[in-house]
Amino acid sequence: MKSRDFRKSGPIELSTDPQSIAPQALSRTQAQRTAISDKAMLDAAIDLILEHGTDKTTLAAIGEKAGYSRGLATYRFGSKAGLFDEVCKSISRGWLDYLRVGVGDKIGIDAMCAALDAFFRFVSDSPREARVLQILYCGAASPKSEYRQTSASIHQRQQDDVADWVRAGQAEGSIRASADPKSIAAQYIAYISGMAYLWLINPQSIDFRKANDEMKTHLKISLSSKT
Amino acid sequence: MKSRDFRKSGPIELSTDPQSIAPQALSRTQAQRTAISDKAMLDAAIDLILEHGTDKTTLAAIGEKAGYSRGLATYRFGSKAGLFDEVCKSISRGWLDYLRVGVGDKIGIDAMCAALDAFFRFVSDSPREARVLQILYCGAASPKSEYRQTSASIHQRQQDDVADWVRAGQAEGSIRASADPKSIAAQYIAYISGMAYLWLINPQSIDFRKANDEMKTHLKISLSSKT
DNA sequence: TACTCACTTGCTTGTTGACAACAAGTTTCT
DNA sequence: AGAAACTTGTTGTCAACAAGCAAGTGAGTA
Repeated sequence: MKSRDFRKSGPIELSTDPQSIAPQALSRTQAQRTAISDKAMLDAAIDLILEHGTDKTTLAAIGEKAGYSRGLATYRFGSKAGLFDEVCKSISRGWLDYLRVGVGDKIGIDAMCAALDAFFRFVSDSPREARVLQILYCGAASPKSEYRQTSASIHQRQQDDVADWVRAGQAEGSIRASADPKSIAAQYIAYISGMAYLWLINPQSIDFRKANDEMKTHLKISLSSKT
Repeated sequence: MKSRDFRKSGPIELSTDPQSIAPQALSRTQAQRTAISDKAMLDAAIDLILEHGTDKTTLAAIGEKAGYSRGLATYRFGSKAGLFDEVCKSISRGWLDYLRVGVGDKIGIDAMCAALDAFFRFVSDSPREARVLQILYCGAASPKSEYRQTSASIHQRQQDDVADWVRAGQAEGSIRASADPKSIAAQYIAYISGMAYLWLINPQSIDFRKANDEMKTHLKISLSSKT
């Protein structure tokens, strides 16, 4: 049979249920089988991307490292780009959870500081996932990349969220009215993207906690309505 | 004969002399021939990277677009990575000129603002080169990438320069003593890298001039020794 | 100065192995 | 039996390398 689904339809739920993972007994349902092989292949992909980068990671290697045949990854995800897209979505979900928990319903400078803390926590707790996500974002730089639109949307949305926090802070009176929300948001997201990149290519050179503390001080000083 | 040199030895001078470029008469010296073909291939590489990205740009296409055979690019640069490394060096030289001219011997906040202006000018004047440079930096995200070390060095050096500006500003008394030079530098370089990335993947979303103006305000407020 | 012959360097063509993508099976569930 | 998960066979593309051809160079000779 030809290949199937290719995950074209909406956000799949990367089943993280404790059951249905361990490959113990035979006779699983079709849904279980795909969930298990999906997870195994995404995990294998993360390992291989960390070790060899996206270019030198082959679909065959992913399938085989996951314990299947060389052809399964292509069959399941349609293409290398399709697979990486799923990896990206899967990791992004984890990061967004951190963000939601950390920021809650805060606004203004508080929200921006909380998001920085959440980012630091995510990178500390899940450095592997954070690295892979950054590698994939960098892959979006290629003109013909299929993620380009994905990455652009994600970063645009992040900027929009930050701009909302700024506007809310201005409405509340905690952020100076002269600040331009869109520029502040661009600057803030650029900072986070840039830090992630610098950390990726040279982890030793970045003291995240210190830089984040300094950034929070900066935000408070330069955005505060109190001169 | 086997392939040659591979540019292993030091910084080559990408002859930009007005003469020796135009392919007019026959009978050129060996040095002239290589200078011409080198330049033609680097230009072709920039075009193809912009159009197709690094992955889908082939060495054969570069050689042929430059008006030579499919094999010349490999012969001259040794590998795809070697070629891209040369493209990176070539564009970096142009950017560093902008930086030198813009910053001069300024220090402290003045230097940081001047560098932002230089960056904006470079991106405005040479958007193609700026885009390619950013694409190549993103390529350095791959674990096995040969540029990784190159990119890390470049960014580390940029951070060191900025840290020096900050320290000089502190010595001069124009920057508050409580600022940590290394963290400020990391933050500043992260901002520039991040902006370049966001601009690359979605040029419409970034108003560079506005964001840079906001950033300069930000720097002045948060670093000034005058509370 | 002019000629030539050995040598060097620029460039091209032939080949190989790796890989993504697709097609056509085979096995496992329902 | 039929569908869905998974495997194996095949093709075209490309990086990398190897081997050759052609254009340029320079010392020796007259």
